[in-house]
Amino acid sequence: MSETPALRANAYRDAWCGQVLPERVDTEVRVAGWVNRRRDHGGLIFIDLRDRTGIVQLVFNPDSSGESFELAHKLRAEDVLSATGKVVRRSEDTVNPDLATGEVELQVTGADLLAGSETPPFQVEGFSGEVGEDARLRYRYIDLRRGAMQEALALRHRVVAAMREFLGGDGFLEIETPVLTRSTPEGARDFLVPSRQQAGSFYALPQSPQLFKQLLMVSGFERYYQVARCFRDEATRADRQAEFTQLDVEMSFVDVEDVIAVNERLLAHVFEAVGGPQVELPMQRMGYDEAMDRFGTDRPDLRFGLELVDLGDALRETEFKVFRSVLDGGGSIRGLNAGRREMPRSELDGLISRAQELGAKGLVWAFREGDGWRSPTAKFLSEAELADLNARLGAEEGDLLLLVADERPVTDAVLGQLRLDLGERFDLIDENENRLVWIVDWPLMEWNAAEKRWDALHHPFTAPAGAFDPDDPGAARAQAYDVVWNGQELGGGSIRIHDAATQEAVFAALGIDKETAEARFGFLLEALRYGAPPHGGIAYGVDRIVQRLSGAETIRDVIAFPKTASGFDLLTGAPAPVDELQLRELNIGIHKPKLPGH
RNA sequence: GGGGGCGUAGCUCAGCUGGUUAGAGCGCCGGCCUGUCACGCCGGAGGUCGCGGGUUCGAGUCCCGUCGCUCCCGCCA
Repeated sequence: MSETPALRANAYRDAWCGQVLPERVDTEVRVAGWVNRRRDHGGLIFIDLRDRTGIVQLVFNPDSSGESFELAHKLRAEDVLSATGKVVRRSEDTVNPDLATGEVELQVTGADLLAGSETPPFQVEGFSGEVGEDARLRYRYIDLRRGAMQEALALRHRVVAAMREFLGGDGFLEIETPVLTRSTPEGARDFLVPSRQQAGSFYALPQSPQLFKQLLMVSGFERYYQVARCFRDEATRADRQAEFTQLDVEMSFVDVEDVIAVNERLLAHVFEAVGGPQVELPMQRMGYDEAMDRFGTDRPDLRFGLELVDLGDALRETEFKVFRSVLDGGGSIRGLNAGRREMPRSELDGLISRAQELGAKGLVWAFREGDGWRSPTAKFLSEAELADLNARLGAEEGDLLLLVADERPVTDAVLGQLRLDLGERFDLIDENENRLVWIVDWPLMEWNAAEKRWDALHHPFTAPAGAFDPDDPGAARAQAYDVVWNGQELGGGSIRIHDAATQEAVFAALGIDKETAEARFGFLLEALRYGAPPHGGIAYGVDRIVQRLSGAETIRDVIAFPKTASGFDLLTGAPAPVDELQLRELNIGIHKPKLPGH
C-alpha cells in the first residue's frame, strides 16, 4: 500500500493502525478499525485491529484494561472498534516478524465498540483457500476489505493518477464527454437508454468517446484526455467487462511519430510511478505483416519463440490431397516447431481438438525422425518434401512439428493461439521479462468473407496512409498503431481522417451509403467541413493495464464492483425489472418507435 | 448463439460402480485457558445436496429441462 495519509486526531483515533511502530513506544495512541481476528486466552485477549494501512495487535489485560476487558470478550470478527492504549515494545520472543507493526503492541486501557458485525459470510484474511467469486461479488463490500483488493484498487488509483499527472504536465486538458449519446450501431452492440421526453427514441451509452474527442480537436483544444467509462453490450471474458474504463487521448497537428513519442513517455512515466517494469525507450516496433507472419496475431507475445513458418513453397508440387486442395484454393500451409517434446497420443488428439475449436479443419502433427517424420501424415509426403519441411522448420531429431493448412486468416489464428497454449504449457515464458512493442503499418480494411464486405480494422475514422483508392480498399494502409505488452493490447489508436471527402470515401468503401453516413455521422462530417485540424490519438484499456501491473488473473480483480460473465451485478441485483409506471413513463411497450426520416 | 468445467453446511471441498442416519477443514455457538498472532483443548449446533420433472424398491449419485458461476469459440468497428 502507498504511504500513510495524514490523520487529524478526533474522538475515534489519532493514529493509523499501520503507524503503531517502535518510535511510538511509551506514547498513548487511539486507533480505529475492524476486528481482523480475536485470540481469547481467558485471562488475556488479543485483537488484531485492521484499517487501510495495516494491522496492529491490541492486548486486553484484566488488570489494566478495565471495563474494556469485558468488551473484548464479546468482540467478533469485523466488529468496528476504537481503542486507546499505550504502545509497548514486545518481548523478544513475542515479536511477530510477519507484521509491519509486529515489534510493538497496544496495551489497551479503553475501547468503544462503534459498530457490531454479523458473522461475515467468509473470512476476510488469514485462511488458506480461495473464496468463490460469486460469494465475493455478492458481498463485495466485505471482499474489498481483503488486502489484495485494497492493494489492487490503490494501484489502480496510482496508475490513473500518474496518467493524469503526465498528461496534465504535457498540456493535455481533461474534458468530459456525454454518457447519454447517440447510437451508432457499427461495431459492438449499444446499451440503450429510453428517452422519457421523446417517445420511442433512445440514447446510447458510449462505446468510446471517439467522435466527441474528434469534435474537441475541431474545437481547437489541441490536447485532450479523459478517463472515460465505456460500454459495450457484448459477452464478457476474463479480460472484458461490458462496462470498462479507457484512457482516451487526442492531439491536433500531429503525425504518427508525434503520438507514439508522447505515449512512450506516458507509459514510461506510469510504469515508473507505480513501480512497474522499466520501459526502455524508444520501444520496439513491428509491422502488422511481420507480426502476422511470425506470430499469427497482431498482438504478439515476444517473450518466447515458437515462431510460425510458411511452408507453402516446400509443398508446391505435393500430391497429398489435403494440402493440394488448400494450395489450389489460394490457401496457406503454415507450421511451427514446438521443440523436442514427448507427447502421448491423447495429448496430440487434444491439440487437434483445440485446433478445430479455433477453426481449423485439422492439424498435422509430426516428430522429426531421421530425415523424415514419425507422423500419420508422413506416408502422404515425399522424402524430398519431408526434408524440405524439416529444413524450413529448423527441425532436429525428436522435435514436435505442427502444421495447419487453410485460408491464411485461419492458419494464423490457429497456429497463433496454439503457440500461446504451448508456450504456457512448456513454461517457455519468462515472467520477469517484459516486451512492449508498437504494432504499426496496419491495413486500413480487411475483407469480411461472411458478410462479403470490407470492414475497418480499427474504426472507420482511421486515416489512410497516402491517398485512398476507393477501387482497391484492400491495398490501403492505415496510420494506425497498437501498443502491445507481453501479448496483450494495452491501447491502440490512429491518425484520424480530418477532411469530409476522405471520410465519405472511406464510408462508401465500407458499404455505408451516403444516407446512412449522414444519418449516423452527419454531425462529424459537418464538423470536418468547418476547419478540422489534422489530429490523432490513442485509447488505453485502463482495467487491463492495472490487471497486468497487479498480476491479477482477471480484470474483475481490479474493478471495485464488476459484473458476472452474464452481466449481473450480484451485489445490487442489476439488471432488474422495473415498475410498470416507470415503463409507461418511458413509453415502453406503448408507442411504436419513430424511425428517422419517417 | 455454441462448447467445456462447476453448483453438497456460512466458506472451501470430499462423497467410488445408485443402497443405513450425507462427511472433513475452517468459520459459528458454549466451556476452559495470561503471550497468542491461521492460538490451543473439550463439547455443540448447523444441510431444500441450485431448482423442477423423470427412471428406480431406493437418487447427492442416472436421464431430461431450467437457473446461476466460470473458461473458451463466435462476437468485441
